[in-house]
Amino acid sequence: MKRATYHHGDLRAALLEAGLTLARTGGPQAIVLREVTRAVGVAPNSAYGHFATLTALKSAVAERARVEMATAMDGGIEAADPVARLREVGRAYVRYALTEPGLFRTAMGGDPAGLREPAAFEDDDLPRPRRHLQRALAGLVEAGLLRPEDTPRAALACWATVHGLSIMLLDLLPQLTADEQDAAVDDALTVLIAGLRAA
Amino acid sequence: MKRATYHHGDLRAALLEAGLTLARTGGPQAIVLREVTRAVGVAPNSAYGHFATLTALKSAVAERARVEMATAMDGGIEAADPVARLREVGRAYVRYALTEPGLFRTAMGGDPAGLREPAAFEDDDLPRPRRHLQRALAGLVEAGLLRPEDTPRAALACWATVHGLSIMLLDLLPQLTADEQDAAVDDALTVLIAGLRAA
DNA sequence: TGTACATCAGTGAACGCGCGTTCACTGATGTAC
DNA sequence: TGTACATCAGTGAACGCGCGTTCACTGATGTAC
Repeated sequence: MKRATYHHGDLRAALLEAGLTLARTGGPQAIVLREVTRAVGVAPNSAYGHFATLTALKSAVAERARVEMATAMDGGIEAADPVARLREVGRAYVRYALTEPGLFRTAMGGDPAGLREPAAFEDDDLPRPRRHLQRALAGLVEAGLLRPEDTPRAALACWATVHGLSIMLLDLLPQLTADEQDAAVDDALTVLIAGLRAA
Repeated sequence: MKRATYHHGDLRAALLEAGLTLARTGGPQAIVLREVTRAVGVAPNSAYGHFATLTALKSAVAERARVEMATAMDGGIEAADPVARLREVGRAYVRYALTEPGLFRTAMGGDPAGLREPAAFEDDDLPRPRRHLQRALAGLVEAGLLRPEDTPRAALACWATVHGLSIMLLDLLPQLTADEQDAAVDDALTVLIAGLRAA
């Protein structure tokens, strides 16, 4: 890829985009400085004008992936009933993981530094997967189905379930058909919801 | 590390052991051929007498890690009551993940090839984490608390919960104290068990 | 309107690194007679 | 009991690779007068 102009225009954005594309296919490890710059058609070291280090670029890409995931999840969340809604949020989480495994791993794969930083300004405008969960649980509280003080506990149980499901279906049970995957997700969510209501 | 004899004695075992030690500290990615052979005090290429490729060595180490995990879990499983027992299995799973994150990731981290192969001779004598779960669920069935045909579904829900908990506590919530971790595990297991009984 | 010049954005070449793997080899072992 | 020799187990050196990062640089841009 060759540019016409010496100056790129918006190299920072282009690097992020290229990083996201690589991550989509190959997960976070596919975000390789030389490959990113190659994709953009720019010298390897030119990235240093915009990111102090490869790690910084990776974190930025991960952040983008998180936003993309949250946005993609929006599509599957429509129910008015709070219980159905929670179910939809769970399904949307796992569906994204299975549909975009590379980006899912980039967004949610162990990068505590990258995940903790944005948590500092959590009341941000940016959509995040976690927020969908919070809102769904708030719905349960409103409907009198969950005690407010149980919300953090419930959030953790929900998150563990859907995250565990995602990782398992991706890593440990890749031979499952789409139908089997759906059934597994539904079963696990049924158990989860029954458990939340009982507790 | 220098040897006295030209022949090592049991290089294969030594390589596995060294790989396990590296994995214990640094996870599966720490299993690096040159580092493994260095640790044993042997030329890098000598590993090829025992393993066709680095990947083969890694798989073998992962298998060892799985056995170690299952063995370590034994220690925490004592209850006679089937429900309490299931809870203990879950706790033991997460406890191992938190105690030996490197080996946990090696044992259970996405290496489907390495995980599926031993599944071929599943009725093996070797202990496996999965087997603890199967036995606990069999206990529930025996006690009339779980329908036999629901066992596979329940297994998946359980596994997703504990695996998700483990990954989350390791990767996404590393700032939690030990007490908070314990509470999170207990809460999630309470929801899980309540859900299983309700369904 | 034109020109000097500071600033900005990307370049080219090189660095040192550690990796997995292959090759032809050599030292040690054990078996056959 | 001694010796020849096939086999086994590990060696030494090199391969080509791609990586992240640093250095001194140059081409393009925009601002001041």
